[in-house]
Amino acid sequence: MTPLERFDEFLQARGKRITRQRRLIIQCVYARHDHFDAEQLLLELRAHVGSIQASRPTVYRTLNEMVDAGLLKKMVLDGRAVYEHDYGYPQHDHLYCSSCGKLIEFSSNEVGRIRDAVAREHQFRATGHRLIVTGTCSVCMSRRVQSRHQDRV
Amino acid sequence: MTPLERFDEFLQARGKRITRQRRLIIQCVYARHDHFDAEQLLLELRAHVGSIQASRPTVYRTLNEMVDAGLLKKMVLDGRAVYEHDYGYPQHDHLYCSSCGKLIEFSSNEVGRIRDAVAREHQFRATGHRLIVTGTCSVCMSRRVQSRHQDRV
DNA sequence: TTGTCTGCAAACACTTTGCACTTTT
DNA sequence: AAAAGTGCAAAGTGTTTGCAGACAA
Repeated sequence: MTPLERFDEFLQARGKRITRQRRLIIQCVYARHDHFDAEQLLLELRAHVGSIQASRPTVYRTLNEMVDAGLLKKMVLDGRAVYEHDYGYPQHDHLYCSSCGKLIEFSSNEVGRIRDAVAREHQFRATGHRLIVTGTCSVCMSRRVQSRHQDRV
Repeated sequence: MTPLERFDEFLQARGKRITRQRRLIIQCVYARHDHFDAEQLLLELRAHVGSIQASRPTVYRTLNEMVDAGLLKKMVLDGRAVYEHDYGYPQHDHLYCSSCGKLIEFSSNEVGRIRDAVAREHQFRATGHRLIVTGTCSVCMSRRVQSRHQDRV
């Protein structure tokens, strides 16, 4: 089942309608495989040629629906929601560069093991987890070294 | 060094002043060892007998300072900032019950190992991490079973 | 006395919502 | 024709900020 098909099914199942706006949004979301926020998506929609557009509220509404439909995963970074593809995409976690905001994906099955072990220990029914390692990415590290160089000049 | 001493030092070092409000806030924060948000702290401050009070902006400002001073750790849950003691408190992660909002602490040195291994792999300089396992705590689980019981009646 | 701090009210960023109108079914 | 969706503007939330008066050093 493609993401679009899955979304259609999700909508149909709840008596929701397949509108031009929702189609445009899902198409735009799946045009690239990146992390993005509502504002970025809005900009990309506006860059799209074509007669249909989608307003900010519609974008927010549709993003929430896509999360509910299991198509997107949402995480909150620095006070704003960031989305990534979820459906059919393997479980993973993130390195977050607090200097440039870049998100680097990594997967470790150990994390899942720890999660389950800890949950069992606390009679806790785990439904998901989020591991974000913050720090500085290699690009920003070298940039920082360079500017330190320049400071001395 | 007690938290208070450390905060005093932090303030002095930056030419900041030790005001009644800051003293009141730090005292209130260290009265209990719990997770709390700005609004809860504000309520507790108001419950405090005494002539001095602190306004909402002052509470927010002071909480940020305490984070900078390394006394508090901040995390964001459901769109609001939640704080916990950090200074002199061992590294740990959390189980978060999405039903009642309870935070359960756990510590696993494996998480740190994974973090360092992944960081090395990506030439990433890790400064911290946050692992939150979401799900349902044991109390809410049994409550749920009970209400299912009642449904049948 | 000097400069920081406070409290107020207003601004803020992000997200959600009420409502009249449009569109899908 | 009925019901859901859209866009607009307005309202929400949690948090931050400009500024005049209060206070610590």
